[in-house]
This record gives sequence, C-alpha cells and structure tokens, in this order.
Amino acid sequence: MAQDRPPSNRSTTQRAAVLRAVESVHTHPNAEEVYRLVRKNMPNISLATVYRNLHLLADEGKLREVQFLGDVLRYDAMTDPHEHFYCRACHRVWDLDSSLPETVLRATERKTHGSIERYALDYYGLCSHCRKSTTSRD
Amino acid sequence: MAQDRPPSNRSTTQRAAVLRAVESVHTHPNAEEVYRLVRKNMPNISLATVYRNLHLLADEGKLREVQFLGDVLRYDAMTDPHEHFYCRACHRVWDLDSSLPETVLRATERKTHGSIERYALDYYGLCSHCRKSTTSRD
DNA sequence: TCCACTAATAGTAATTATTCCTATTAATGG
DNA sequence: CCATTAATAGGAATAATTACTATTAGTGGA
Repeated sequence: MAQDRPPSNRSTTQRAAVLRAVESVHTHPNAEEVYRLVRKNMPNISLATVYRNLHLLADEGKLREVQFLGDVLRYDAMTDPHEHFYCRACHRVWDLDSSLPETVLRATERKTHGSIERYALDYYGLCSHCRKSTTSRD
Repeated sequence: MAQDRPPSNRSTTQRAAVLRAVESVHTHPNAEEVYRLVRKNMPNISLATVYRNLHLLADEGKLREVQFLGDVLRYDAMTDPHEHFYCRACHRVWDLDSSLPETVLRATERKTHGSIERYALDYYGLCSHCRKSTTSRD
C-alpha cells in the first residue's frame, strides 16, 4: 500500500499527465502501462517519475491503488467505493457497484479492535469471454 | 494468483516441511519467511523449492494465497472462507470470521457475466497496538 | 519580470521478489 | 533392488520497484 508521505504540492506537467493517463482508460493500468500511455505525448518522461506520481496521487486520494493475487499494483481513477471482478485468464478487471452493505462494515468494525480505513472486495473467476474460449485450466 | 498446473503427486520431505511451516504459524508468512522457518530443520532447502511448493500447495487447495496492497504474496493455512484485517503500520494480519453473506455473493454473480470462483475481502487500517504507538502517518 | 530556493525530474544504478535453468538426487512402481 | 523421471539445490536470469544524483523547472517574493 502507498505509504503516507509529507504532502506534496508543486504541480508539474508530468504529474498532471500521469493522472490524465489513468483517467483516460478503464483498464486499471499498472505503472508500465501508464508509462506507455504518457510517453505518447511526453516522450521523455521517466519511469521513475511515473512510479513517484502514481504513489503521490494515490496518497492524495486522486487515484486508488488496486492489486489482484499474483499481479502488480494497478491504478483506478474511480475513487468512490466499489468492487472488482478480475478474470484469471485475460487479467482484465471490471468495476462492480458497491455490494458490501453498511451493516457488514459495522459488524466487522465491532469484531476488529483496529480502526478500518478502507477495504477491498475482489472477485476472481473467468469472464464470459474467457469462459467460452479457454478450458477451465487457464 | 497461482496458475493451475498438472497435478503433482510425488511426496517429498521438502513439500511436507513447507506445509508444516505455514501451518505452524498464524502470521500469514511470505516465501522468505517460510524459507527461514523451514531452514531451522532443513538447512539445505533452497528458496526455489519453497516457492515451487508454496504454489503447488496452493493449487492443491492445502494453502491459500493472500496478498495485501503493496505487499508480496503470503500464505494462509486456513483455507475455509474468511476475511482479513491488515495493519498498514506493522503489516500484521488478523483472520476474521466470514462476514460476507451469501446474498451478497449471489447478487454479484447476477451482476457479473463471468463465473465467480473465489473472492477476497480485505480490511485495511491500524491495529489497536499501532493506533496507540504511532501517529496516523505510519 | 526576475531571482533564489528547492521540489521534482531524467536517467540510471541498485534492490527486491520471483522464476528459470540444469546437473544431481531421491520417490515410486514394477 | 533397479529404472524412470519428478523434484531438488544452487545459481543465473528476469521483472518490478525504489534509490541515487546532477539538472531542470515550479513558486513565492523582491
């Protein structure tokens, strides 16, 4: 998870471009994919800058980090609470409307002695396309 | 996520030791930690063997893979459905009883066109200990 | 508008996590 | 017991991310 950092404010063209890149797609891109997107318009941006700004934007709440089993961190411009479906064959991600009732969250807070700041609810399976075109063995 | 593999059967002392190591702790250890545990009794086991067997045992359903945002894969000997609380400060994990009602699962299956095989519900926050001893900024 | 300050960047090296490779070892079935 | 071959040990290779550092460029004030 992105560590908290002292708040950063200087607004750079690179930071804006990284945010716009994630917002421009619905694929929940990882750092490498964001790098490829941004380089179309900003060929000299460095990969380290992409990583730094993705973390920063996540800390600021402008992006949401998501990660699926065995996969690398990805970024989601949809920051409102919602869940994900991850296809284990094609590795595509679908956004789902929030399905976790408040009652469940409250119950969990009672059971946990810690304070809950956020949660991730991720479903795994085969998407309709991959269910047709592959065997169940990936 | 562990890819499916052709079923493996030859039972080795290394494989048994890896399984026992994960079962012996409640910390949801990662590969490196399992390696350290196993080496106490089996000093020559190789790290690659630990990785291979962890994947294999997960495929066989004897272990469950878990992963939290920004962290590496960990392994859980509790394979029955349950949820996790992950402390973002000390990175310890707590098991929670299942709190996701069947009605929610069914509703999600209706919304998803894919078939759901499993899900992960992970809560993030500060555990009671870290809430006292750290500021909210990790 | 210019300047001084310093946060942020580009480019690259280093680190971390994981997988791959291969000669050797050992589990298994006959 | 062998013969077969899956699995291992050890190390090299790869992939993902972070760290390092000289240079660039936002920013706030004169």
